[in-house]
Amino acid sequence: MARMPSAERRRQLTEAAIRAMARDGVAKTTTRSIAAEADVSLSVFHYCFDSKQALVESVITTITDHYVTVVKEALKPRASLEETVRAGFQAYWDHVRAHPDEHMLTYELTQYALRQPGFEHLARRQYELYSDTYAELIDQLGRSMNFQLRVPVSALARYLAAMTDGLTLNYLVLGDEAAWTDILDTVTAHIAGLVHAEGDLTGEKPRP
Amino acid sequence: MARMPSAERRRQLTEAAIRAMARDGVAKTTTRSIAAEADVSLSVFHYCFDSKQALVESVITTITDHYVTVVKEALKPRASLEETVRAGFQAYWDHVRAHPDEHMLTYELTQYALRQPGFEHLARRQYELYSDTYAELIDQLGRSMNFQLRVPVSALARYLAAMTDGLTLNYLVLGDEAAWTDILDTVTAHIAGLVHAEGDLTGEKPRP
DNA sequence: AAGAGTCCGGGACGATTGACCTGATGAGCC
DNA sequence: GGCTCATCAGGTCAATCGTCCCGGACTCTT
Repeated sequence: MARMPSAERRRQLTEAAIRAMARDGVAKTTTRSIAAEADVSLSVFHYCFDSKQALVESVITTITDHYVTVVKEALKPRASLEETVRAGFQAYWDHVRAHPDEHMLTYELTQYALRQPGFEHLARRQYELYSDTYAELIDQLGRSMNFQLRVPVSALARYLAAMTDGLTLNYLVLGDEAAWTDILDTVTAHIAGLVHAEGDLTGEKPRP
Repeated sequence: MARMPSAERRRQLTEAAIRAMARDGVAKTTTRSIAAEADVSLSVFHYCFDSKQALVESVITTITDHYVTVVKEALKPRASLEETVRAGFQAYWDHVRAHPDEHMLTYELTQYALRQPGFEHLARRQYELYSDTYAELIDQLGRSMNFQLRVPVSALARYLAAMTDGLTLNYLVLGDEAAWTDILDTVTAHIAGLVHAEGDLTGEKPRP
C-alpha cells in the first residue's frame, strides 16, 4: 500500500465514499464498504477521519461544491437570451441523464443532513449555494446582455433552483426522457417572459 | 392490551410507523420504535406483518394516497382562473407549513423505495399519481371554466407536480416563509399565461 | 363448555455495524 | 545505522437491528 499524506488520503476516501454511496445508497454504505472501495484497510479510515460523520461531512461539502460547478458551467452566453437559457437547461439536463446516481445521492445527503443533529447547516448550505449560484448567473447574464427583470433576482434564483431540483427528482423517479423537451421549452419561454421588460406579458400582475 | 383484528392492527401499526418516521426519520425508525409508538409488543408487529418491508410498503401506499387527497382538496373553483390557481397553491402551501415532517417523510420514502430492490414501482406509483392528480384537476377545471391550453395537459401536469415538489423541498430545507409569496405569485401568473388562449402572451413560442 | 383459531407477551438468536486497540511496517532525518 | 512518527493490518467489542419461537390468553363457534 502506497504511503500518502493524510490530506490526500482523506480526498481518496471521500471520493470512494461518493462512489459507494451513489452505487449502494447512503443507508447501505458502511465504513467497511467505503474502505474497500478506496482499497485501504478499515483502520486507515479511522486514522484519517475521527468518525463516519466526519467523512459524511466531507462528502456533503465536496459533492455540493461539485454540483455548483456543474450548474455554473452549464450556462454559457449565446446569441439570444432564450437560446442561452435553453442551452443552459439542456446542458444541465444532459448531466443529469449522464450521472443519475450522483444526482440521486445529493437528495439522499440532504435528508441525511437534515435528520442528523448538528448537520442541518450542511443541508442549508447546499440549497443556499444553489440559489446563490443561480443569482450570480442571472446577474452576470444581465450585465452581459443588458436586460431588466420583472421579478426580484433572489426570487427568480430561488424559483429556478427549486424548479430544476423538482424536475430532476421527477426525472430520477419516472425516467421518460421524451417528456422533458416540452417541459424545458415551456420553462424557457416562461423565463424569457420574465426577463424581457417589454410590457406586461403574462396577463394579470401579481396582486400588489 | 385490547384485542383487535389483524386488519385494524395493521392500520394502527401503519399510522404509528408514519408518526415515528416523520419524527425520527426513516433510517432511525426500527421495528421496536414502531411497536412502542403503537403501544404493542414487538411480536404483534411480526404477527401482523411478515417483515419490516411489508410494513414500509403499507406506509408508502398510505401516505401517497393521503397526499393525493391533500392536493385534490386544495384546488376548489373560485371566481377567476387566476384566483383559483393562486388559492390552490396557497392551500397546498399552508398544508406544507403545518405538516413539514410528513412532507419530508414522503421524500425519504421515495428514496427508500428507489434503493430497495423490488420497491421501485412504489416510487414510480407515487410520482405518477401526483402527475395524474394534477392532470385530472386541470381537466376538471378546464371543463368547469371553459378554457384551452397552449401546452399538452400531460406536460403541464408533470411540470406542476415537479415544480411544487421542488418548491416544497426547498422550503423544507431553507424555511424562510416570507420568500414564497413572490414565488407563488410568479408561478400563478405563469400558469395563467399558459392557460388563457388569448394570443401569444409569453414572447416566443416553443420551437416547433 | 370445549375446542379451534386468533391474538399477545417476553425472551432469545444471528448478523451487522461503528468504534477501537495493539503491534508491525516503512520513510525521512540525525 | 538508529530513531521517530506517520501509516497500515487484523482482531475485538458493545450496541443495535430484524427476525423468530414458544407459551399463554382471549374469542367465537358449536
